[in-house]
Amino acid sequence: MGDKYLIEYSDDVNKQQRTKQLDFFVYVDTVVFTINPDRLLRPEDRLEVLVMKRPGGSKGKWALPGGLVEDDEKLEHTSIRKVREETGLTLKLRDLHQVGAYGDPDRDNRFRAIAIAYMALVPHPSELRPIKYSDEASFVSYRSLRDGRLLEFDHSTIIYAARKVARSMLEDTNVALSFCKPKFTLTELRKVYESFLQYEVDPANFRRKVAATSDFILPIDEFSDFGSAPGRPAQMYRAGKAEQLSTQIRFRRNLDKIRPTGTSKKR
Amino acid sequence: MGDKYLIEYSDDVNKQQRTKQLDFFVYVDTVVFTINPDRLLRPEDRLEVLVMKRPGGSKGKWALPGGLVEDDEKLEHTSIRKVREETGLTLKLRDLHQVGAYGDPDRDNRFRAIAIAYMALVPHPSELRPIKYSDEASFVSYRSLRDGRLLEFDHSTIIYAARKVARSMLEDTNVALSFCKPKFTLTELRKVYESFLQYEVDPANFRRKVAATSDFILPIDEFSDFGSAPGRPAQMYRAGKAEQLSTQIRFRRNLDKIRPTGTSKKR
DNA sequence: GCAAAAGTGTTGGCGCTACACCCATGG
DNA sequence: CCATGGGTGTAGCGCCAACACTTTTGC
Repeated sequence: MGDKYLIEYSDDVNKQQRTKQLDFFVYVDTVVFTINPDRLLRPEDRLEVLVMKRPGGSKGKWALPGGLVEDDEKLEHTSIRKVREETGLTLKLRDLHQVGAYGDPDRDNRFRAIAIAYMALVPHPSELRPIKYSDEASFVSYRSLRDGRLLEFDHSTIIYAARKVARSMLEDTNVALSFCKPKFTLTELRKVYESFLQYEVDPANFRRKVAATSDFILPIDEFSDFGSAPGRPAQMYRAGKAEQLSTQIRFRRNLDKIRPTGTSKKR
Repeated sequence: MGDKYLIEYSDDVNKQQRTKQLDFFVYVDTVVFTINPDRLLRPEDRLEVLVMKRPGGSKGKWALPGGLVEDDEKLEHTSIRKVREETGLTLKLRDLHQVGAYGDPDRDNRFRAIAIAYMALVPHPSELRPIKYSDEASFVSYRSLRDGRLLEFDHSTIIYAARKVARSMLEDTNVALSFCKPKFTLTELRKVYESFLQYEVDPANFRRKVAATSDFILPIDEFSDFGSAPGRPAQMYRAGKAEQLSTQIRFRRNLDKIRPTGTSKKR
């Protein structure tokens, strides 16, 4: 039943190339991260990933949005196109970062598939819209996906690698701002770090660290005012121009003080 | 002229896949780093990359070893195979690390080529052998290759990315040991870090840092004794079992003392 | 209504650790 | 001349406490 195609290519290749079978499928899969700002969630549970149900996929399993690269299409463009087609979300090019390539011969039992994984960081879809972008796509918490059986192929591996890439980029680039809306508070920014580190960060130290790099974030003449929010209104900020942080933002934690998961809030 | 091939594949793919042209070539290119231990070299000049002349390549330009992935071949295996074929050097699987994928439509003017880049760290070929592995392949200093015009395709970009990956892995894994022979001195290990950081590191601090992580390196009952080496003989070490370093090995340098290439910033 | 309590953001400070720079010693 | 080890001043940072400004609760 397989369709047949004629493939012709330049003869300016060496012998090995001419005797080569061509049955590679080059995919791009995308891990879209977001931070759920819900105050009731613990920091470890705020990180969410955009996943979908593939039409012909295994029952009950999630998959990352992704698809074949087209001719004359940049890899990043494939990522943006497939995410929009399959989930309705439109990514910005500058929010995309490559995670790596996955090409083991047996990673897809249908044919030889090379997947190039990208990662994107987006603000949480605000309370205005529902969390689901379509019937078949939604944001799901990262922790619940750590059970690899919920995901198709090696997508569990890819998501884990994407989080590692993101966490390491948080330390010395301004990618964290991708998670935030144009105007944001320091607490929102701090929650980004907490979500990837999977533990809480001291607000005072965090404030000093981000202030240490000039032109990273800039205060604006505005304060948070989300009607029902208790507490002192927070200073609002906008992104500065610094893309590379001069001082690495890393939080070592005294291992004795890590609380067992399951205990509720502090204080 | 161009050869023609029949390509047949499973029908278990969706509509978009069936209407897709298949003319992707999946390559693996490998950046093999080594450290030249020559005492006369400055730390910035010790880092070297294994490059070769392609048979049909542009005149006078170097290229990274690499080639097409074969059916049922893991990407890492392609890397090892092509490096051995083209340069005679046999890499170990555990020394390979993925750098990333490069797939812009115009990166190869002959056809659509997806390159997956790997990086490997090897001890410097000792004085026993010549530096050249074959007439067409040799180690060339990283700094001289920074002039992108000496390299084909986007290989200059790939090498730069590979160095960044290596430097970041040096900070918290034991990859630096890949550069060393089974028995090595602390100075040899320090030169590895200096080569990637591109500046000198205080020997005393370096010693304390590597000693801080247990089971990273282990002293053996032997001392360096290279007749012509001046100074006190150095304690020799062998690799320990630790793969992940407990303390990050990073050397901040007083910004005032950085050589005159750059921007001095605030504070 | 009003006062107290509780929740959140912001600022200051103490104490400890890491470490960059320097120096002494020994092969 | 180079490897090894010690010492010291200092900057960074983890932790805690106090304060500022708001909503919520109790009577």
